[in-house]
Amino acid sequence: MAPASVETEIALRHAGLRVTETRRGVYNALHALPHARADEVFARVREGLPATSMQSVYNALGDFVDAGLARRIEPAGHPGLFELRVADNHHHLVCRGCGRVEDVDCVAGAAPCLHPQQTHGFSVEAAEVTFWGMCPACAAQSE
Amino acid sequence: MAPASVETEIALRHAGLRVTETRRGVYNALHALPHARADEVFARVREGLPATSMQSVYNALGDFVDAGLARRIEPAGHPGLFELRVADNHHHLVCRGCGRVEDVDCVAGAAPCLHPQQTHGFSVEAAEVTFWGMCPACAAQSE
DNA sequence: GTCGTATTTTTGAATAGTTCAAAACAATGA
DNA sequence: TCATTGTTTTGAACTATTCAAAAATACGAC
Repeated sequence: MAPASVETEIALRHAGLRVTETRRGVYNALHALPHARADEVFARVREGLPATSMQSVYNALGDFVDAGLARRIEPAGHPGLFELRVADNHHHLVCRGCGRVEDVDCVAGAAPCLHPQQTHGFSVEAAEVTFWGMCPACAAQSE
Repeated sequence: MAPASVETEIALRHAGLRVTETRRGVYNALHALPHARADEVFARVREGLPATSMQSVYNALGDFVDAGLARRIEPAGHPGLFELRVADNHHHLVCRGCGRVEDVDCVAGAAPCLHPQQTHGFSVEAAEVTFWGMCPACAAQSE
């Protein structure tokens, strides 16, 4: 269900962002579409706010990411996807056929959940895991 | 050291590819630059073959990937990188500062080396792990 | 409530990285 | 050496995203 208007407002303010119609719309779109591309968010926002520009959606999404309200993921070969689930360290399962993305819980919970065999002198902050496979629909189709 | 001309030729033929100057050049460039962008490969190839076009480099890189001779990786926020190390399942460590990429051995060796907590009905083929951190040079600079 | 300021949105253009398509050219097997 | 098929060149197109300036708006102070 869509978050109550008040909740959206609180979330935005808490992140230090001004509350605008565009941002409300983008936040609610992300709530409804948990791994959405910018253009999908745009389409969704326009249902309620037909005057909104693509640029504003990019602005809002960028602001959300900067404020820690949203996360941007970018599976190889796909445009960026945005998600509101930022509180925990989780991973993603991506379909090679259609690009469908699902969340996968992390066993460890906190980053970095895995540690590299070699560090090459780097300080390692996070381990991003992307599982690649075939979703049921694409598997059925490729028989 | 650069592979002997014969070795490059054998590798190409073995992958089912015709041997051309461009492909030799691209193969040798990848050998010298283990995680190179297309434009870096292009620059390197042009040192020896000044008439080569960017498009040919993209063609060759794409052909290599299709033939299983090379792999394309795409760390979020960076253009695609190409590597010849395809025989084993290994991972990558990427610097958030400069984008420098290093290989990290996989403990398991074979894909998928990790198994997701939830599969959502997907058949999982591989687990791609990207470690994010700061390389020594960037860490020193941000003090 | 009104006002002023800083922020946001709009508009329109620009960019990077990559792919498409057709014609000229070259590698390989016969 | 020739014919065929695959490769390279040329030039354009495309997608996802970012930049920049002007108009509009949210919010704190009064």
